[in-house]
Amino acid sequence: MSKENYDACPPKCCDMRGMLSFLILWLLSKRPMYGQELAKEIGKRRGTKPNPGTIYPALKELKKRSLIKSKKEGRVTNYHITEEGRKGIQTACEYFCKAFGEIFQERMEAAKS
Amino acid sequence: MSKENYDACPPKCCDMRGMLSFLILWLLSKRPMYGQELAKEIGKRRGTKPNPGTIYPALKELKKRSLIKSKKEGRVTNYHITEEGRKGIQTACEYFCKAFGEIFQERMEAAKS
DNA sequence: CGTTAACTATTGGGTATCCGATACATTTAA
DNA sequence: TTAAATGTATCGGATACCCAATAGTTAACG
Repeated sequence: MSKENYDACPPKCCDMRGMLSFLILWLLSKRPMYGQELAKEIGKRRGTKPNPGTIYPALKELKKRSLIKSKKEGRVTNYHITEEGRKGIQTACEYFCKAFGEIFQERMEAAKS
Repeated sequence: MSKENYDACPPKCCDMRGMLSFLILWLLSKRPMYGQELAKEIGKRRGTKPNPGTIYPALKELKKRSLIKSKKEGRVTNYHITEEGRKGIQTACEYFCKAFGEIFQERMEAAKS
């Protein structure tokens, strides 16, 4: 899986933020990460990095719901997905592709012609 | 383009609502639709249909920003995307695929193996 | 003709996400 | 040693989206 920087720039016509918990769980399903690392990874994809005021409360909530757990490791606090979180994100990714897949397919088909 | 019903069921682990304006513009870029038709189309994809209290204020806002226009046609009010809206959604779709494309790619690659 | 169904639109209260600011802690650099 | 950088976390106010309820209109149905 490529680690390249996406350099996306959010469009002006509509707010495309949101689904933060989904993105957090998805990223953590790949590997554990600390808060700012997560923010940076989200920023790579979305073009804007969530502020501390956004990311930490979201992490706190996911932790409260036992979808992730945290562990101080050196100078950082790494967040790990739980088994419950892993099951949840599996379902969520399936849903995501069902709900939005057509948009993506449309662009791929346009790219082929 | 298929018109099949997706029957998606929203996951419990994270809130995946949002980006309503984006979805509205995208659907309207295909063809004009009236309010409840839009709600139904969104419901087909997301498994839950936005309520009138959600869809109409969003349409009102998009209209206010000149991204769509409305026209009473028979018993319904059809919404049409403007040229400005069409340009906007083009950009937004590009952004969407950059920001979230990896999730689709991941699932497609998993489906191939 | 009366009833039902479908559509339009608003309102009030709620929620996830968001920004910006702030404060603190620890490591790194000067 | 001090300053800068990096990370953690909270708080207050804002925004897009959300639900449920309500009310009105009009076409379709019985």
